[in-house]
Amino acid sequence: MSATHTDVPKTLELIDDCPVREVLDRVGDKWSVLIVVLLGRRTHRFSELHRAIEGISQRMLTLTLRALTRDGLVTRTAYATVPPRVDYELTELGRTLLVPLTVLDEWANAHRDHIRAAREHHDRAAAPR
Amino acid sequence: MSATHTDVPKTLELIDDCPVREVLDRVGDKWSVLIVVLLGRRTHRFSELHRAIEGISQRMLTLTLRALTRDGLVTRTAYATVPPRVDYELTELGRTLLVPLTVLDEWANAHRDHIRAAREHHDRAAAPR
DNA sequence: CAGCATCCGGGTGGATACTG
DNA sequence: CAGTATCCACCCGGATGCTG
Repeated sequence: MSATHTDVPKTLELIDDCPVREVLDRVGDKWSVLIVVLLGRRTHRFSELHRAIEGISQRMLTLTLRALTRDGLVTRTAYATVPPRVDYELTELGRTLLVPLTVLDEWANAHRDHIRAAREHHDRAAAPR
Repeated sequence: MSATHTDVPKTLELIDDCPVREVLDRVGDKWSVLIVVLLGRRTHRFSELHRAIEGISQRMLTLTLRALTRDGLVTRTAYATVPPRVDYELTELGRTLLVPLTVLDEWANAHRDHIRAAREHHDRAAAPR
């Protein structure tokens, strides 16, 4: 393993408006990460995302895309064709976000079993009924 | 900057139980990150966390600590003294989580202005009333 | 001190129906 | 196709009061 008690990164600086929490407020919701990662692969149109994500309502897809666009992470391009077509694409800023997300993903993959085990152990110890 | 459209990390693997979202479900809530980072500095007791965090109710502190403990990220040590004293400490697993959190924090610090600007620009363009 | 129990309001997100 | 508009259920989290 890597991080020990002593080589812990930096201090993170929080308490009184914490930047990490700020990101999580934007991306910690139910769908943002999924969308960002999908758009990280390639441009998608609305219906593609809707089908790809499975489980998302078009309401939530709309709202999430709007929020991401608002924050400059995604661009929305509408073509005045018929039927209409709207493409969503990561901005440069949005693509930089893929880096921390990837790190988080790697952590998750590396430790998901560990967490599951801890949880089951804990639950079994607490509520054996 | 670094990440371009082509050197995008790995594929992240999602759709159908996505590990990233799994982490965010555990740590994307309002207080977990704050607590983890504080405990990353040193062991804290309940009341210390309560004071340090400012704004958290003891209900939420309790619930969040319990969830973190359940997932094996934090250990809880109670001393049968009077008055009672309970120490919370990051586990080894919990400390490894500091790494992705730090990366996320650095991203946040590097781009918070950018995001703020994008948002204001967007809002000004949409609702100038 | 370190909680637990209870009540309760607001926001998140799902389902459904309708439109340019 | 790509949304918008409504209604509504749930649950997260705050406030308060009580205990070992």
